[in-house]
Amino acid sequence: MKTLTSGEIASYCDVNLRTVIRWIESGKLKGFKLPGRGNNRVLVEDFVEFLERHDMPIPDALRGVASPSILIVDDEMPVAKSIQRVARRAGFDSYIATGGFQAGIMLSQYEPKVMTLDLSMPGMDGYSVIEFTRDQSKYKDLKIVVISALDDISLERALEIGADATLQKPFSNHDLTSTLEQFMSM
Amino acid sequence: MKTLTSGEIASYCDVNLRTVIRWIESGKLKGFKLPGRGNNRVLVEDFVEFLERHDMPIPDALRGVASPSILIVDDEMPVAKSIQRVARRAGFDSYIATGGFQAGIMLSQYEPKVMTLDLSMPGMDGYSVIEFTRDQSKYKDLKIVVISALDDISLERALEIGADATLQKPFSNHDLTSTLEQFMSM
DNA sequence: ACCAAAGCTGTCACAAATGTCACATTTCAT
DNA sequence: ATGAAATGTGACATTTGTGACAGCTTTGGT
Repeated sequence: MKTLTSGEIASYCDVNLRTVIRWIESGKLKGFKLPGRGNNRVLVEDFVEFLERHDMPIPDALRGVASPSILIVDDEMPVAKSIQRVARRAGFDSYIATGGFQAGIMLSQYEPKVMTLDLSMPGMDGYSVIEFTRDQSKYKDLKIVVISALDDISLERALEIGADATLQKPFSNHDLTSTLEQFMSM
Repeated sequence: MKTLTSGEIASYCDVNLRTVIRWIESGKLKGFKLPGRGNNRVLVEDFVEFLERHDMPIPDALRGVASPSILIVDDEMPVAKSIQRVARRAGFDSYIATGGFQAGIMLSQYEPKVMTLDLSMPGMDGYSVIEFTRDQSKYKDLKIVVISALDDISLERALEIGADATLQKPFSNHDLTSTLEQFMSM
């Protein structure tokens, strides 16, 4: 629920404050007014949408959270730790969830940029996790990297229902690193 | 009768605390003062009404507080539905999660007041769900109602690690209703 | 090409709202 | 109880909204 003032938007767009106010007044840019004298506030997401709609450049500061992170979902802690090591070496912050419930809460709480997912966790259906996540527009930008010991067919299916990449166990550190780097820089 | 402090409102509105106090002083936002030095408190419903009156966005977290809901966690949809029926008849909104991952996301997203939890879901350890939730101060006010076909010892253990009530399957609608009413009114 | 109207943006000054800071006091969690 | 975190307050610094006006580009007609 971060918001921007008209002045901040003015400096982002390198435009006069007066102009920003006119954009808001005319409905081109969605915003709302504070009770006082009607000072304007604009939700960051509305502003980003506005920029995209007009093919305007989007400042890095607004792109995502300060330090985009990775959520590692794997029931085997040693495996999770090893993934985390690779991630850290590539310069990324990460969190580990060893169960579905934890994963859900952490996903919602930390809003990571990438989630690595073990398909074959006991009692937890990785496919339904992918499907459920893809159904929620809130996570449309989340990249899902499936890491699994299952066969190619299973990995193929994961891709079909919404995963963004797959890695077969055992994975090479190099492959994991390049996959993470690719998605984290998007 | 949940209330908010001036600081909480300030962060919700992304505005300075000083400003919130001025809103309250000027009567734009209805509130009351504590006996001590006059620290301000605002009823959630008054705040929501204030936000609506000024066409300001309403944070998701407050919707849950404004109209408290129940999260039903059970992998068997028929059972979940029957719990939902009882809840609705008692006048409560509810959501159903059939897996741990969904449960985590929904808990974080809807911030329900009560969560009913099936202990014996395949592959999902109900105990660890309770423990993990209790570890997070964010959910300290969440009431956990364990509903399970397991024996008394298991239910006892659930209480020990943080559940607020237990119901043995099959449960009577009357017991469930009174349990829900008790927690939802707190 | 030329001109004028229309539309958008920038400038200015002032009043009003909001933010900042330091510090005493109160709440809150343990 | 006790220390940490949040809150209220006053004075003061900044930012913001507004209206009027000017400059610039686009548009359309001749």
